[in-house]
Amino acid sequence: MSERPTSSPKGVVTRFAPSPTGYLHIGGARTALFNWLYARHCGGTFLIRVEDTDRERSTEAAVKAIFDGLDWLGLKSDAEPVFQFSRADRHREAVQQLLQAGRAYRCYMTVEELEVEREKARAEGRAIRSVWRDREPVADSNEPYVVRFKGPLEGETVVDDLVKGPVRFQNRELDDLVLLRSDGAPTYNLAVVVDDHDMGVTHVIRGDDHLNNAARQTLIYQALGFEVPAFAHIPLIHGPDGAKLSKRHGAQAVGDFADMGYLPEAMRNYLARLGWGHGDDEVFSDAQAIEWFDVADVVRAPARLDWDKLNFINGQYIRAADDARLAGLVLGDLRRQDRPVPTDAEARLARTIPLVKEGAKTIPALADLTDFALKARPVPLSDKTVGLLTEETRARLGRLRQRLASAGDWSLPALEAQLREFAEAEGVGLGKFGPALRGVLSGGATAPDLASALAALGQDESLGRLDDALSQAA
RNA sequence: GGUCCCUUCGUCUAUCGGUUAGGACGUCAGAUUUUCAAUCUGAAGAGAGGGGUUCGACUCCCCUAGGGACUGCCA
Repeated sequence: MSERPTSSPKGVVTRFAPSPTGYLHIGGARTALFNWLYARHCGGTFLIRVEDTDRERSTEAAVKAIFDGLDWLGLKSDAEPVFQFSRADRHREAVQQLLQAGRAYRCYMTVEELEVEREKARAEGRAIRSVWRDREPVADSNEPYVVRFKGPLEGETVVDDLVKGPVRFQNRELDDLVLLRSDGAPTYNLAVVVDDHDMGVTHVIRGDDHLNNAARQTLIYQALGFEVPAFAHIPLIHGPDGAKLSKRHGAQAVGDFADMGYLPEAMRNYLARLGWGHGDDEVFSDAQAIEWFDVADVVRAPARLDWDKLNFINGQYIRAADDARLAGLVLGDLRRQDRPVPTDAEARLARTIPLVKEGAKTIPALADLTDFALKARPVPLSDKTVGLLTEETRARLGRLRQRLASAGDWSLPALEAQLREFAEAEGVGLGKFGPALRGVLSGGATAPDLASALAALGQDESLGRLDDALSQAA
């Protein structure tokens, strides 16, 4: 019997709450994934809320980028996404409630006064306090003010975090958060609390950077008479060098990973393993991840992005992927790179991909492996190949061409047999004509083993390429 | 400065007081070989440091060091 308390309660509601100020960052994607996995694991609900209360920085483009990223990753919300800004009236209503209960106050400090107090508080190593906290509000002043939360000065607040364990904060260290800006707009710290409550969120799974906020938010929940949800603060993802992930690490937006040829299911698997593990399991299905995942098992320390491992995982998923789907992805990649695409590319890819996909870790790499098969005749020969085409070898390839021309069975095993028998008949090893044949068939591009290359090209194309090469002046 | 978090092979992780500290990626060596891969076999490689608690600590506690987050009328 397990000692560990199970944390898979029924009726779980999680949410991913990005602020639309940029693309969907890989760390955010993992946060979304963990929320999604946990909801699925518990048979609960996964929601999305766009935190767009900052009108200055929120953009339509970012909203789209985030939804595109989530769609690509396959993380669908179980309900219509909520846009936080649209709920501003409800947020203001909550502030009124707090004001009436004496749990919030109007602060008339100017930006300059605040700056002075901030300096002073920092120098004294204490939390910032507004002089208006205990003053009577100015009755009919036209001076601008913000509404601040009136937090307790004594006692402690414990955030019982599912990942970090109980984290204690002295209330006197917690400053009085601004709830309403001077223009009447609600702030994030107020809006999250109200929205998470109204949306019935039971588990707040978010980045580490919010752990400090969790204490202040807990106080707001209590002041509003709301039940405090369970918190799980997961560590951030760092770059390979341990520093915060940034542009110089190659990629940080999920769209970048899509463009670089990673498969969404591979990305889910890799991201799940970053900061979470289930014994020795490395490559697993979504169903298994859902069955095994528990936020309580998330690792406490930040993880670094490891391209080698991502590539390995992606390679595993590429070999498991449907060939037609891969063909489509390769085609898309070739077009994106403006590489020539023959009209019958689909047919060629269909023959080639199953023979070469085990060697590819990304879609562009797969495109490189299929490149030889997409070349147009006459395929230009490399200097190296021309050098290999001695009188003797040309004659030998001519005899091979004869043999292949009469082959009725162009299947891989048949071709393997043909090559073997031909070498025997010639009384030489493959090394005597293999490299030249390879050069003729591939035009210098990387290609799989010779039998596979022939199979991928098909009989007509193979014979054609041989003819092209043999008819060239020596 | 203050508050809070973190610390097992290069990297991701397993271990929930008793293990030769396991696995994966990567690395190295060998095998295979008609190119590049892939594949197979093997090897090297870790508990930040110091104190406790305990018969026994990677595991619990404390200190130090090193990372990180927050300290906004951003989220």
